[in-house]
Amino acid sequence: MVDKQVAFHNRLKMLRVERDLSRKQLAELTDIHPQTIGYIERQQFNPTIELALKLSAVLGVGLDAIFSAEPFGLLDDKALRRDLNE
Amino acid sequence: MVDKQVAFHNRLKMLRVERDLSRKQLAELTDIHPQTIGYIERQQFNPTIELALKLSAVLGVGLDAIFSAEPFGLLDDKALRRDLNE
DNA sequence: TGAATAGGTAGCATATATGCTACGTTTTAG
DNA sequence: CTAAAACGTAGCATATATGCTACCTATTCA
Repeated sequence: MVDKQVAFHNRLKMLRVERDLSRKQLAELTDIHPQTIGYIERQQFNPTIELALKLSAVLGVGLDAIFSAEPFGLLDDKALRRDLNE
Repeated sequence: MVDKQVAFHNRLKMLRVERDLSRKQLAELTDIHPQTIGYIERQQFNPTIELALKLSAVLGVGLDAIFSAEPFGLLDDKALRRDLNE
């Protein structure tokens, strides 16, 4: 489990920090071990769908907003102003 | 791995059949073992994100269209006529 | 009839996901 | 400066994901 890098990308850290949660807090909310969350954030871990769904539920975003085969780009003006366009 | 049931749902079988693919064909396209696909379809398997992303890429739908914590409802008129509303 | 295709089930082997404990470093708060 | 919190890293144990082989049943098709 040591120094591997997985072949896909995730935005877990950004989403967690945006919600002002520590790993420990997110761990408690999701019932996932905090070290496991750390591994995922460092892209050293290939979690299962079940674990991903727990994160998705607690963070309130879809799986595709957290995990992607392609690197996530930076949030642009359009994404950040989405609430204005409805 | 035998007679367990996972705690979430997937629409893999429906999506595969809709695309007229056998398990063997989908297995070749995704580089996933056909028996592994069978286990997933029977909800006896908790695949990893990496495997899910392969399925997502080949099927051309997002992760959330394949996997969900809640049961998928039947496709309704609105879903099936989505292409008419754009 | 019989061959081919699709699917279900099982057993085994190996890799890895996940939890856990411990300890180090860095950052924050008093 | 010091204590606490957050984060990084490592090692170990157990469960399970995944590939693989084999066999069985059902269906299709020549």
